[in-house]
Amino acid sequence: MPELPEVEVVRAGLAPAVTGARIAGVTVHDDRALTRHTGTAAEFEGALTGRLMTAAARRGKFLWLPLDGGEDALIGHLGMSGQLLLRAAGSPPERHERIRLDLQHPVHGEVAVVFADQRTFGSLAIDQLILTPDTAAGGHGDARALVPRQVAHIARDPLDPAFDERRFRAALARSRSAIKRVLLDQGIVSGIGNIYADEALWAARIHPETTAERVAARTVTRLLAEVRAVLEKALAEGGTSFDEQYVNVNGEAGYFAHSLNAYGRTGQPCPRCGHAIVRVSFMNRSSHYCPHCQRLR
DNA sequence: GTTTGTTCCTGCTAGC
DNA sequence: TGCTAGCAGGAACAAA
Repeated sequence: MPELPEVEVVRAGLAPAVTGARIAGVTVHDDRALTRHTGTAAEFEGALTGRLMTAAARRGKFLWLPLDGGEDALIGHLGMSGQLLLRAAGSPPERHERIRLDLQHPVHGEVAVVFADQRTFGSLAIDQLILTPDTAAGGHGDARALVPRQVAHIARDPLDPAFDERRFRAALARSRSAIKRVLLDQGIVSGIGNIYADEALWAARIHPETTAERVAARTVTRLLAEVRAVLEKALAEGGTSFDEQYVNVNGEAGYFAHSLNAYGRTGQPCPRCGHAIVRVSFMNRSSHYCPHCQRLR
């Protein structure tokens, strides 16, 4: 499940291969990979062919590759199972391959970027770049104050130097939703998914169903610190891989799954107090927490 | 305006 | 062995 660390690993892997590369050809195998694109697959292929990519940028879980001219970008979201893989030119089709870009790079020569996606929740699109309201860089990987229109409503992530902590605190203070739901709301803070929400709440000793407005200011400080710590540690370990659903651009898995304290550890002892981690249904998904050290007050 | 629930999708696994 | 139900979950949208 690609969250911020996994998407950042992919962005960093793509950057050297796509920056300065020209798109020699585009093949759309499955239209469902274009759900965020306005236009047909043929129009998508035609609009990209011949264009030069100038960077690889990311905000939260959204990626984008700005195109020459500075007015638009190829944007991507990996959804649950999307992969962006770097392959040799002419390599055989990947399992669940949806879109292939054939690139001509001035240093690396001919390479292919393959978008593969088992569950088809991910997609690519061409989107217009617009100015950021705060004039800071639109995302990590491109210093310009530009962001794709479809990404403009996404809040900055907690590792972004321009992350607006006051806005985050204000959103919590006026929300009667569960704190976990707020952490998963990409319009309030981006990059956090189910895994890292559970891990950060465990580390901060906060019950996932605690009403956001009832979380004390000093506890929010602790939570933000734990969110950043868990994201940075996962990033350092190459992200979290449970199966083949998340890999970097070379198809390699990350190691953070070995460092999880709560997520996916139902029935196993809490590393802090030894009580069994429980799993409850939450928002059509699962929450994992320690009922002893994450109490609902 | 805010909050909560539904939908999209495929592959794996447990249970019968 | 084969079938079915349940599960995984990001984000947009619908409904309350």
